[in-house]
Amino acid sequence: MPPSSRAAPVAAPATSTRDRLVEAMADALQRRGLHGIGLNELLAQAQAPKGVLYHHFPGGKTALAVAAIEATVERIVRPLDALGRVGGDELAARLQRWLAGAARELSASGFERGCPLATVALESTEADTELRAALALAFARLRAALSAALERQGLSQSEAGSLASFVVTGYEGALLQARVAGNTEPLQHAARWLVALVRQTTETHARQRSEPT
Amino acid sequence: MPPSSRAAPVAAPATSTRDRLVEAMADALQRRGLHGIGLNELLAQAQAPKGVLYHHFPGGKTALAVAAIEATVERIVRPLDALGRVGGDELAARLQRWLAGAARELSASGFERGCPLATVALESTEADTELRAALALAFARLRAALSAALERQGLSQSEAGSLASFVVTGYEGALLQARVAGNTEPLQHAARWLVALVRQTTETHARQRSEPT
Amino acid sequence: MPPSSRAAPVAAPATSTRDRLVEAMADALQRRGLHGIGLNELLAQAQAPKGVLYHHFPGGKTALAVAAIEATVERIVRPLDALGRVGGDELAARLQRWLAGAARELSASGFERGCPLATVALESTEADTELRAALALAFARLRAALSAALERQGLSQSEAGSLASFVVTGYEGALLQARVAGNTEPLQHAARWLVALVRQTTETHARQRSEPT
Amino acid sequence: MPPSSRAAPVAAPATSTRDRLVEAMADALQRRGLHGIGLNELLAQAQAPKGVLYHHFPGGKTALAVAAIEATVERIVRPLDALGRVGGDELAARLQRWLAGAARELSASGFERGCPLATVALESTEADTELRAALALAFARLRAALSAALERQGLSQSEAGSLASFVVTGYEGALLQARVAGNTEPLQHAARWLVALVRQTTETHARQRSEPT
DNA sequence: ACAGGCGGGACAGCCCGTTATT
DNA sequence: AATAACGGGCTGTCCCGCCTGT
Repeated sequence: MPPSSRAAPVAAPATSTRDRLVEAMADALQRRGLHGIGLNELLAQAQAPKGVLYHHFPGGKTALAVAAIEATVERIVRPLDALGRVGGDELAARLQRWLAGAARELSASGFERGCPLATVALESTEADTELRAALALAFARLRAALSAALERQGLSQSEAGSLASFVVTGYEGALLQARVAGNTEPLQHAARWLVALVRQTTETHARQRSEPT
Repeated sequence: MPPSSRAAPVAAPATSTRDRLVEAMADALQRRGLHGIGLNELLAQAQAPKGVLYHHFPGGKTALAVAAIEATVERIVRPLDALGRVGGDELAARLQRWLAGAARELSASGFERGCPLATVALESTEADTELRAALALAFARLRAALSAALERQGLSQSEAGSLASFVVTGYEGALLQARVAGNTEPLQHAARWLVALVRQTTETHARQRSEPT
Repeated sequence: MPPSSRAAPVAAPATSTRDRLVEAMADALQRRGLHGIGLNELLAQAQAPKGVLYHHFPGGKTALAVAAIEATVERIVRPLDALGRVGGDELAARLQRWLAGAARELSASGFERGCPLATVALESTEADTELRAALALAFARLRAALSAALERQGLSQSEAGSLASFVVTGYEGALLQARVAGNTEPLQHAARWLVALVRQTTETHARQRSEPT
Repeated sequence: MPPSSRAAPVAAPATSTRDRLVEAMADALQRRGLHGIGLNELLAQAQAPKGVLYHHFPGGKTALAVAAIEATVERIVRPLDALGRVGGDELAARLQRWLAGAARELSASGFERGCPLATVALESTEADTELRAALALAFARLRAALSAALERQGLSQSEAGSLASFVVTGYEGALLQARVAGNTEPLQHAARWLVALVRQTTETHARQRSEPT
């Protein structure tokens, strides 16, 4: 919500203090979860003093985590929004590329940076209302993007929703396993079966439409 | 180390202090993860004093978590080991029942008790060697049980391993989403697609065997 | 780091929180040594909360001890620096007064407050790098002050250094014995022999200078 | 007091559990002081279970420390008792050898094992009655041995007592400085001046006796 | 908007000593 | 007569949030 703050007219590529905080929190959530990091450490990493956090985020640590979640989900969903723009077999291929990208990112970080949503999701309790709300929204956003792409392939709304939910399931579950295994095999397996499932399901629907008998 | 102290023929102290500690840790891992737990709270729940923890688990919190992981994975894998005992279509049906059971348990806890493996997996870092090792073993155990069942249906070792990995992926990913969503829909979707996948894959192989020509 | 905050011209908070902590630690080191002190007790004495300690001394207990050592050595060395300001026989007399002063202080505290350097020196191990470094510096500071005074009396650098080292030895050893004995006799004995030694050594050199033939 | 327990009739050079405990405590006192070691660590080093300590030493940690002090002082004083057995100049030479021996021991341990008496002396408070008593006795024992040797050289009782006290002072003070410095120089300096003092004092008295005029 | 001292509660770990079992 | 388990108090450390002064 706090706008671009100092729009930095021309030069000054340096990110704002607020952005650095959000970025640091997002990174920490990926690596160790919300309870695994201390604010002091986080502030040191962002090179920001104590006071500035409570200036930008009166809600404290939780509010910063919510901001980080919101920022991260956009980054994840971007390649998904592009999924449905093309037709036919292409969707499955793009899904494969999406998962391969996730595998590449995880591998590049030494299998340390997983999905920040998943970590917070498992740490949070009923009491963390804001967090839960932000997470529910985030996952819904992911499912919606996938569902829209699938609907454009001809699937019914309920069918697309169900498959979209399962693709998100595969994404999160495979990232989790890959992290522990220390290799990308779980992601490769997941990609293989998910792609087959998507291809097969969309083809069935396409056939049903073209051969109504 | 604690010998068969619970042999206690008739009336006994129910569970040993050690077991109560492991159980409390397992429960806490499901709800909030390793970093979200205070030992004091945990000890209070297990009705055990501070000193006894470091007697049974000189490695401290981490060692207790490892014990909890090992205990839990056995509980999860038990219904899986029974999966392959029967033939034909039954495997898919039993898989469905397994996931339905997970859904029931999650729902019964008010969507608070997820999979303890997943939470620790996402919180742990490269530095937590013992934890990572225990987790890797635990997931391998899950995959092995599923893989064995699939191989008994005629799948090749590599095919069975790949599908087993994906089933674990679906289990973990769906539990995670269901927890955030506060309903069992993600688990139902996952069950639907996974069961279809297993049925179809095993049937294909069965056909290939019966129609070799 | 804490600036000249105690400039406070007229009425002020007497001493800064930081200074109170250092003072409390110095006192505790004299009485019971580093390991015999609880931070809680120390903080209560300094009327400071827990968190403020790690703000001023991120290195924790050890860093506070180092600060206390540095502050104390200055207090000890001050009367020594004045030793060499006068000539002739006076040095030995001033040395006597220095040791008498130490005896008076020890006695006034009921033979509880010895030399903080000595206690930490004996408790510290190879691993306590910062402590050892601070102690080495502190003792070197003591020896340097004494050595300078002796050199001004005509002793060669090596002769002065050797005698200075022995005077420090006598100071620490006598304080230690007096503490256990519960009386100042060891200090009196030490003063007697040390003074004789210094007087005799400086006189020899003076004679050598005046009767070169 | 508990006698040699298992007298181990012929062979079995293995020390008794009690002796191993005392030895471990003495070693620990030299290195880190009474508060610097934990009983668990100490018991592990002595390969003894918890209960055996309170069997042999109902007084617990303190009682064990007292036993260690008593055992150690005998070891220190042994070469001193032999000091006075010879006449003339030899006493000073033997004193020199005693201090050189201390330097060798300290150096051999990497400047970690100092005098256990000194460390406990500085850690103890008024409240530690048993410890203080044992220490006072130990230091008195040291002074007595030295004083006896000096008296045999012709010094009066008070003169011998004063010089003996100062020799102990030099011994303790120099060990302390050498430990911090990480070299034996303080001990060498102390030996030099102490030997000169002893030689000169005994010679004076010898002259006084032979030239009564 | 920044800076940093303050506040005190909670954390994991370890302490020393005792009590039941073999 | 040895040992494992118990017991809970206390340690040093670090936590997150606040609240003054620039």
